[in-house]
Amino acid sequence: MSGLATQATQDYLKVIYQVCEDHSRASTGQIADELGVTPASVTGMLKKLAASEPALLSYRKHQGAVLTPEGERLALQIIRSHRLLECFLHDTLGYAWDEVHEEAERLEHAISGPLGRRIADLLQEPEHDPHGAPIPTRDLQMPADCSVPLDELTPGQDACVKRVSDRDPQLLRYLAEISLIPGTELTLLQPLPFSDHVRLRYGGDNEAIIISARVACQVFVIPHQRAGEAGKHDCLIAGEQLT
Amino acid sequence: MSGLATQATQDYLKVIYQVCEDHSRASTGQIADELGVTPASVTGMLKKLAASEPALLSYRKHQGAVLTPEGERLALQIIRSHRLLECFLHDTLGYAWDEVHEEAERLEHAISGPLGRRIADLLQEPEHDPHGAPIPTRDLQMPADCSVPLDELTPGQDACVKRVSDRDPQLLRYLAEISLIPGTELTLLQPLPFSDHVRLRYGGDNEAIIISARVACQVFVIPHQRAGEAGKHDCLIAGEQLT
DNA sequence: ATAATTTTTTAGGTATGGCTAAATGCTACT
DNA sequence: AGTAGCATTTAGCCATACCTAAAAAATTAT
Ligand SMILES: [Mn+2]
Ligand SMILES: [Mn+2]
Ligand SMILES: [Mn+2]
Ligand SMILES: [Mn+2]
Repeated sequence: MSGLATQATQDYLKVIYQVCEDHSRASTGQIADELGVTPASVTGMLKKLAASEPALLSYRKHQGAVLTPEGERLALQIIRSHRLLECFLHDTLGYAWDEVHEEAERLEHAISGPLGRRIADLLQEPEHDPHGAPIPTRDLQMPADCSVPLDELTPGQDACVKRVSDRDPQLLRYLAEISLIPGTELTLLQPLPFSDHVRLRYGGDNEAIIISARVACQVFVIPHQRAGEAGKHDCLIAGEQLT
Repeated sequence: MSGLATQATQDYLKVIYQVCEDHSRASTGQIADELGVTPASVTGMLKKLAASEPALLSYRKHQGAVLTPEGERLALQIIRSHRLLECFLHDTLGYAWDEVHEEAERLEHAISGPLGRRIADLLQEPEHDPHGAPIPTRDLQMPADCSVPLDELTPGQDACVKRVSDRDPQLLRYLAEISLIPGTELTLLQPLPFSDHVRLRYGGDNEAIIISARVACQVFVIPHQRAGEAGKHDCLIAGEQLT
């Protein structure tokens, strides 16, 4: 699992996979931002990964990269390892949810296939990491995720928090503090005039809370079906409708 | 714990520490053998580690290396991580004792200080790894080890297995099979004439078993005090006599 | 003491994965 | 269509850590 690709290769593939979940191709600049390297470095690396045998991605000048099936397989392996490790650190070792990502970012490259499998067995094949992100299955199928950013909800709509971004520990601590965590049922209230902030109602006390757009766009929710409305956010996965 | 030294540096320091447990200095060739690299590569690395600020070892041409206090501190950190990980893989994840070393060899470079501490807490500060090797304490003191290779025992002498070499998984499986494991009480019998093999008696059935010198020199035992004899293998640690 | 053998070092090279600075290509606006 | 601004690529460089082959030093044998 780790011997075949270097740590740099693994991190590139992972980031390209994740960028391509939102865009059709991963641009040089996006990859550079995510990895914290210069665009020039990315160009060099993309050329190498495209030229490797077998090719891990396809690259066209000025148009970024998309993974080949082989590249995607490796990306899913490393994403599975990363998210399993986050679960393990959180559930078994008692890490807080804002501490797991950084540790997993290094460990993901060091664990063997057998160790990954043992961890998955111990945790009984968890389906989501501590931030709610889906874990690719044992045979590397990525579960569909039909969540949308909280700030794309229409006012008055009900939704359930599916996952939150795991990048910023500070954000995670804030979200834990206000209990805006996966599983939370909420209602988006009317927008604040002359503001990009957003008002929500959720939780036991059912009080309204205001969060900034910077936070709202990092929280992903599954909108609830509204009576009589064919929601534009319906979850259609392999022909089966989830609610 | 990991960010300060590269993986290569950590492995060099660890190997040099371990070679220096037996010899006063670690020679270029010994280090090369242990790490599986060429002597030329070792020469280059020793120069760099000696020139680094702070110096991690002292190196004199044609005379190998010894660690500085700073190098020793890093070596003990990585050895502690390695052995804690071996315990963890064995005790918590159910790894067999012949599988832990290879996995720990990679993980030791990836875990953070806090993760090491959590593992140590979970296992309640174990004192030995699954092969019986002592684990440096939290404040990086290496417990004294006064064991000797089994083949250096004098015939007729009683001893207790302290630890076994963890290098060769095949050897470990063989030792587990014949139950020659840490904690085993044994008696060295008379040597086999015209042979480098060794005869022992131990275990429940109390039957004699013959093992080759290649195996015997990888099994380390603590000789028992013989009545009336001031054993040459007495354990004198910091002025305190252990039995 | 000299010669043969082994060990270690030097010299020169490779692959990886970064960097900066300069050149080039794309895109959107006038 | 021309051009300004931005993104991307090219060119040249650096550090790490490994290699082989040849030279030199140390050790061992004669
Ligand atoms: Mn993560
Ligand atoms: Mn990573
Ligand atoms: Mn080991
Ligand atoms: Mn190692």
